[in-house]
Amino acid sequence: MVTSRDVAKAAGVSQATVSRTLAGSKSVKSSTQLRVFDAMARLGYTPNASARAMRTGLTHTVGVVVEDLRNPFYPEILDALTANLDEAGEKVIVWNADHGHDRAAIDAFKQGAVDGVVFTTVTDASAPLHVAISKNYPVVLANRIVERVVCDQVASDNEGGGAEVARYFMTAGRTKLAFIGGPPITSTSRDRAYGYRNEIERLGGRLADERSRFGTYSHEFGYAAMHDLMATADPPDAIFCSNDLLAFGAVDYARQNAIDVPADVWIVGYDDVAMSSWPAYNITTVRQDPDAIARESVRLLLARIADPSRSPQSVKLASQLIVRGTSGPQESPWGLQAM
Amino acid sequence: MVTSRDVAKAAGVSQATVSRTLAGSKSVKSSTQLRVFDAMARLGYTPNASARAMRTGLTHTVGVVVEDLRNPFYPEILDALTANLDEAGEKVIVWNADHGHDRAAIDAFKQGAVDGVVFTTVTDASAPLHVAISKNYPVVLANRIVERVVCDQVASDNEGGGAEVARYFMTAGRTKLAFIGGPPITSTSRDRAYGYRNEIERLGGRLADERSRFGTYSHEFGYAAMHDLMATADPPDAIFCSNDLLAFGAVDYARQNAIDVPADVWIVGYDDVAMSSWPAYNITTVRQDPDAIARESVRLLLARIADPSRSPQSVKLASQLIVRGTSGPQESPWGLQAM
DNA sequence: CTGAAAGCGCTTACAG
DNA sequence: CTGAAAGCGCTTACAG
Repeated sequence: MVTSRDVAKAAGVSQATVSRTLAGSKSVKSSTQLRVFDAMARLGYTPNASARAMRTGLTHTVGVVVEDLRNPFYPEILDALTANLDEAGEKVIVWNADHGHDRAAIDAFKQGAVDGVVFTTVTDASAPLHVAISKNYPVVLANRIVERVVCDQVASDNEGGGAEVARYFMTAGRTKLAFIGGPPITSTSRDRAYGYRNEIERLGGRLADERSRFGTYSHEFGYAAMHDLMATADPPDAIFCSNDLLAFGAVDYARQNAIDVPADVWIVGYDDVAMSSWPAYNITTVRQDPDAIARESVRLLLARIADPSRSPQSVKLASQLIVRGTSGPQESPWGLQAM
Repeated sequence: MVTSRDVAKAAGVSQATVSRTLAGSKSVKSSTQLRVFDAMARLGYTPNASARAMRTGLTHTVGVVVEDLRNPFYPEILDALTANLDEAGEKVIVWNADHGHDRAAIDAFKQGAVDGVVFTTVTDASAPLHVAISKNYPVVLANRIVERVVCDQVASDNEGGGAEVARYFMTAGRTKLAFIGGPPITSTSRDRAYGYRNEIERLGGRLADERSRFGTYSHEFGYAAMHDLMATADPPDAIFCSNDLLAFGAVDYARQNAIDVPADVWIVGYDDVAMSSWPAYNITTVRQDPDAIARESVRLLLARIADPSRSPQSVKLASQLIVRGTSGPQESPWGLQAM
């Protein structure tokens, strides 16, 4: 390993001068700087991260907690977060909460292994989140939020997105509206449901309780919930699924059971993951912008690391209805459904 | 921050004794141990990672380089790697090579920020890989490999998988065989193509050059290549796509152009990502086991970190043909294709 | 069995 | 403008 001491020897200066040169201190004579930089380049010197962290108290490492990478929205969020953090010169430690490593983020704070953490999948029940807040560790909630917790939070305008879907359905004269959601404990499911139901009622419609289902964010649950909804005496004519994965499951159920989408029933998802636009699904959905969520989250987190006492902000990002083949007056995108 | 010095004071021992107790040294009297553990628990002590790393030279952090998280196989690999590394008590730093942060892994080694790195997407042209090898940094190649490089490598038996697809086609009497691959620079595309072509020829068949296309690992390229192949005077009757993403694109092209799969043409993918089994695609594919790849990679990497001079190993993992709706004598899974 | 001390590689007041 | 020195929080020989 090449140390600043090696560089100092090669440049004929003290170790302190190497350190100062690296820090860009202008108290170093430029001819000295030159000799130091030259020696650094010759020896291939890079400052040791642990030594730096120990002295400065900053690791320039940020933790990211994700979950359920099989849901294609999470890779998109993770990708956007790593891109933004890389750009900011932060290393990124990733934990997958699926594996029950719930405490990992807190341990990392206590070890001094991270300067801050981005949580993408918290719920009210997240113990590590509450510990982090109580200890004043720098954290930001991205994607899923928790109303009553006081910290920086960034999410799409999920209520607004739900309301937009409601207006879309109601304006088109759809009346038998349904909802398929993920876990009710997640802010995404809850807020999308809330915005949807509220706007329906505001416009004089109704979302019947028996047409509203919460479960898990999975293809399986979308499929099963679609089965349940369509098996009733009076099936819905429009269904809002609180993410694309659920919508894929619902569409797959319809396709396998001679239910014509959108002639018989409209299906709308949320997220606009890449495959939503592929011909096989081509679903109408509400687009979120993972890069915007990531950018704002990173901005807030780095600001908090720099100044832990600043007052927390909540950022809500607009989302946008993308109309495709599973809704609207056009013909079925899959042609005859004569199975 | 709680330090070992604080614990020492609280327990009435020296800082060295706290350190020894933590290390499980049996030279510490058990009554002393008890007092120390008690003090640690009371104060909520966790050893500082940077200080430890500086002393021991080990960070217990491993880097993982991924790419193209929009290809659903990579989240599966990443998920499996983080699960295995978490379990081994290693923190995981993730870099996404898409963002051009090619040198990040090398920088992290030089900074002493990681003990080793898992590369999942290398090619012969990967400069950081060659630098790492030449400096004897602990690395392992997972998924994609590079024949002539001397280091630990773990991949599916891609040649074997390709050969199995060839046997499947030939045995069923398919004769006009085609191939759609990703970048020829990737070992996955190359080895699958090689095994496929070789086995075809061994069985007396032929893979015409004009029926073999290499491009990118994307839905778009699968779609476009399918168009090209089917637009020829004598279109193929069976196509092997070197990953599922390509197969999805090929299937989508077929579906939109009144080409009946599998009546007109068989399509087989590779990976068996989750959505391959969803009704919308239901594709025949060769299953890889991301968890096995991850487990072996982590095992080899940790062994190398522990003993950098051990001789490198190559592990090849069996893969398995999974027959679904896009091949074989059954009816089209999508019913009438009267578009 | 335990303590005092050295040292890992930095940053940064303190002198000069 | 630059050097000598302290100290970040550990681990581990060295004494006793």
